[in-house]
Amino acid sequence: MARSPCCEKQHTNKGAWSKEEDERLIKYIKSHGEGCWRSLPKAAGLARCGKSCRLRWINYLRPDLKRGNFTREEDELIIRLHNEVGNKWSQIAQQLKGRTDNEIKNYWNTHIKRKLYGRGVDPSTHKPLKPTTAAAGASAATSSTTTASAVASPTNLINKPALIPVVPTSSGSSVSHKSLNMKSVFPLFSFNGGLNEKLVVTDFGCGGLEKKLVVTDSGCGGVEDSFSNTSSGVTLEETPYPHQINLELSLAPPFQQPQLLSSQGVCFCNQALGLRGNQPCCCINTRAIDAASAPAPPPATTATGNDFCRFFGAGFINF
DNA sequence: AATAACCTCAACCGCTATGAG
DNA sequence: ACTCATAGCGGTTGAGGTTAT
Repeated sequence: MARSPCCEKQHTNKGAWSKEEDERLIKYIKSHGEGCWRSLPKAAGLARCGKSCRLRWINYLRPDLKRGNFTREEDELIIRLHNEVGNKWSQIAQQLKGRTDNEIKNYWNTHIKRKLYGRGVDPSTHKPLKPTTAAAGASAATSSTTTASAVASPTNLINKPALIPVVPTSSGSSVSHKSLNMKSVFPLFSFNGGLNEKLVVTDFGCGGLEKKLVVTDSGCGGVEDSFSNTSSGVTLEETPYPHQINLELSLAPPFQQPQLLSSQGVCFCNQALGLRGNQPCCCINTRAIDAASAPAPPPATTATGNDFCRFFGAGFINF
């Protein structure tokens, strides 16, 4: 005897659920409870397959579902559990009250993977990414310019350094700007706030101070940055940053007088890039800056992780 | 303003596990 | 021991929203 289909495929709706369908399903389950998904659609007066009803209830309509963004604690728990059990989303979901396996799976694929790449960790193995050669990083400075959108994929960033051009928009002025989306510019970074904030990258046009920002990823998980001179100006090379740029934190502190971090630059932040408490962070200057106060181009020597802070703090990027 | 490109996540599909008969 | 219905899981898709050009 041939097996009958799990549900009546004919005369069933597919796709997004309507408000009315949701209400019918909620009303039915509230009065009859969960279970027997096969017979539920007919009993509830829904033109849906039982499987679809179950999924809708479990992933969306259940009253005990937690809504809103994942917390930092949840992030870390998911990463730890994934390290232990792998893609067993239902097992992971059992440890996170109010979260569904589907939700965690989606969140993993869209956010946490990126976060782990940013830490220099392979999300599937939870081991450090294989380092690429220094030569690859060096070639970044001379490779052709690409658009910011080209760096959206962590894989792209690792395999192919991307250049983010600063396009002058104010002709005749010594200062030019370009708005960039944070995530487009720094796809490997995790942003705890201000995801939709625009960055204004400023080219002061004062002797090749800043022509483009080079973001490379050598996959070694280090914190070392370096500035280097190119024929077109100064570039900032960034090896994979284990840091998160925490806008919520970075915008909070009162900015102090410019602080000399080294002979190479100036920082307006009251705290250097690195750890704030136990959390890696980067201070981002919210002050406007005029061309006159822009620092001189740094020499082409290896600098510290604070360069990144200086890069922001020096006013290249303002909100 | 129009269009393309990109991102997110709800929903689907196909498979496996489980348990009743 | 076997068959079959059902529940549940994980991978994938695509609609709709957002951002970039």
